Amino acid sequence: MKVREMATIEDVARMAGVSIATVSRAIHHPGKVAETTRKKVNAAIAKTGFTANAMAQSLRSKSSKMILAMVPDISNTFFANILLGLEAVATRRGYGLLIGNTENDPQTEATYLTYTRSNKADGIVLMTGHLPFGAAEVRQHLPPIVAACEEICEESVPFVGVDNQHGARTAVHHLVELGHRRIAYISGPPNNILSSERRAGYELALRQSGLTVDPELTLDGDFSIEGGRLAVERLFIRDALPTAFFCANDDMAIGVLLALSQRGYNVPGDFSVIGFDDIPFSSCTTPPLTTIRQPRRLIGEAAMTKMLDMVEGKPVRTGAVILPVELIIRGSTGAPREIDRESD
Amino acid sequence: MKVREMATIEDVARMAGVSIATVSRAIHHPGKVAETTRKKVNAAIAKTGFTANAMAQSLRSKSSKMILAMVPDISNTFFANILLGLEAVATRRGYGLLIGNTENDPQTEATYLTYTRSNKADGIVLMTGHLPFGAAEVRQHLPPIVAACEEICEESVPFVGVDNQHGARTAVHHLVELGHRRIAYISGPPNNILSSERRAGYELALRQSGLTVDPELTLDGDFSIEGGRLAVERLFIRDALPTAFFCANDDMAIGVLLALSQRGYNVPGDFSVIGFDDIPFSSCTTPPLTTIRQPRRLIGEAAMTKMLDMVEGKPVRTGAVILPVELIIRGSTGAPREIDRESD
DNA sequence: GGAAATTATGTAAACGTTTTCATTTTTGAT
DNA sequence: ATCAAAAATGAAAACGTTTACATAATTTCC
Repeated sequence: MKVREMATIEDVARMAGVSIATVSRAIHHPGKVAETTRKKVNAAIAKTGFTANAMAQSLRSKSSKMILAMVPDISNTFFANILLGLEAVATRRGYGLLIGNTENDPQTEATYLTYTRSNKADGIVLMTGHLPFGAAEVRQHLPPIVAACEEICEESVPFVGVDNQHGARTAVHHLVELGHRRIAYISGPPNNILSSERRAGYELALRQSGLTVDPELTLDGDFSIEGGRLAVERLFIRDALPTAFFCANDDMAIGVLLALSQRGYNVPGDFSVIGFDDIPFSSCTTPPLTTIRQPRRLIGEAAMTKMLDMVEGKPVRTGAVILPVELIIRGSTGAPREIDRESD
Repeated sequence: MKVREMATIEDVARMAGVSIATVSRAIHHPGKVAETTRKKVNAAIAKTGFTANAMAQSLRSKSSKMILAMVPDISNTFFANILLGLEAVATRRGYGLLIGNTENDPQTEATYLTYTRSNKADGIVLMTGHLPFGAAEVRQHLPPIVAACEEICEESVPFVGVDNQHGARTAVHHLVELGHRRIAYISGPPNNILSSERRAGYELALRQSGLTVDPELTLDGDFSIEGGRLAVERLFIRDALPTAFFCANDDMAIGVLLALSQRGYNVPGDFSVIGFDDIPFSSCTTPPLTTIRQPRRLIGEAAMTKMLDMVEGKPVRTGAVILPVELIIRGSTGAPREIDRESD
């Protein structure tokens, strides 16, 4: 695969019989160059197949036109959909998207952080819930940063996401309205911001409905299917069972569904289950999952819009952009059985 | 967010009292620089917080240390897992991964193709099944390319994937061994290479088992859940039903499962269903999906290994790398009912 | 102790752009 | 026709590296 040398701006200039400055101008400021020369230049560009060397451009202009998205796990469909939104507006505005999969590994985070220091990226969209490892040491050199989905509490980083507490309240109110009185909360990792915000919403909704918060009914998970499954197992060795489960995300709700069905229970006959996120698959479970939908694509779009505004020096409203959630009622929630299960 | 100017190699050189050439050498060829100066340089690097400007490096060295992965849809978990494999070895070998989501849009493909022409990437891993739009025009400038998952037929592009025909045969033989005689094939898009390879395997397996290929039982889908669902609907307006479904991927198998359950059928009691890929979610359906597992992560790793070997000019075995598939038996396949459904 | 070989360092060119500034050409007004 | 202003172009510097080559310092060997 022998590759002929790429044409440079100089080749174009020579062929068009002008200086390289004129070629550059013909490309970037066509208004500043005479009609006739512009045509000559364009012809030369076409003939040589010239494509500008992006490295030289970035070096000179000190902007790579790239944005780094740091995400804990690309294979998680929730994040994947956000990425789609990020990519859409980046592309539309002439930027490229660099995806950094961190797996929450500090070393990896630190590596990706250097992408901005080395000018590979102009800014970072964080979906990890925390500043990348190593950010503290270089605070004075921090690039433009926007947090999506998971707010970064310690810092004043612009945020785009949803009102998690409100979403959780909506979910729990839905269950209460169906008649549930004993509702379990399957949490994400205990130190996670989403876990606690959704928990706050859960507890608030219970109190607003005149119900008491039973700490026995809150179980820590880890946002994974397996975590949901295990939570059910742990719950079932106790005597006081709930009639409904509010899960901090859909993956765990799916795990709950699986565990329940494995134990021979019917959903929503015996238990109701509600999730959070509305990942694509949640409509394919048996029964289809009732959940709180996050406008993932919009979150991505809004986050990237804010990012690029920052990068391009436009005035950007500091503070959070909160997008609305939506209750999606499917088949996994229903009225509880009449009989009081606690009396068994 | 005022940002202090980044330190350059010159700052380091000045602080260490050496020339910039020595600094560069101390970094890249530490053996070529005296112990004592190396220490001075390292101290200066630490003090200034120097990080080399990657754009300048790439410009000078004509290598961006970036690989572009072109994929039709990041939010597809199948591809996401491949990306994980690609990223793992790229990172390990000091490269970054650029992800280009094409949605099979020619315009987008062409845009991403310029990434290599403009030196933003050193090579392309293609998961789209075809050369990017615009590749024909610049054939003489084509970068190193590796195809993963979907072979590119017209061209002699190195390929990493599985033996799709063999996988399909394995799936169909499994159904035949369970006693099925009328097996439907739910295909992907008709012009897709995976569709046809798997179809070939399906037909071969039937013939090997002494069964005839009934064209009525092959239905075109589109690799989506909805596509699987629709295929079932189309099939059910005919009279001659199958007892089992071999689906060209898991998504369609999930659609089939859904459609069947919606019509009140039991799987595997009334019908058996088998998929292809073993996406993470396929163990969460009701019943859990029997399928052909592709070693996704390995495919990604092998593809990136081949890619980097090419980029770095190492000798690379041309031709395909074929990784083994595995039959994963779960709950969606079983023996057909004794009664012959055709006699209804 | 001195020449030869080796090792360490510095100088400067090159990578391919963009942009400032100076210069030339064109336009328009008189 | 002349001149001023405006428009178009070119020359050259700058962006921050890496590296070939030249030179200086050190070691080795007799």
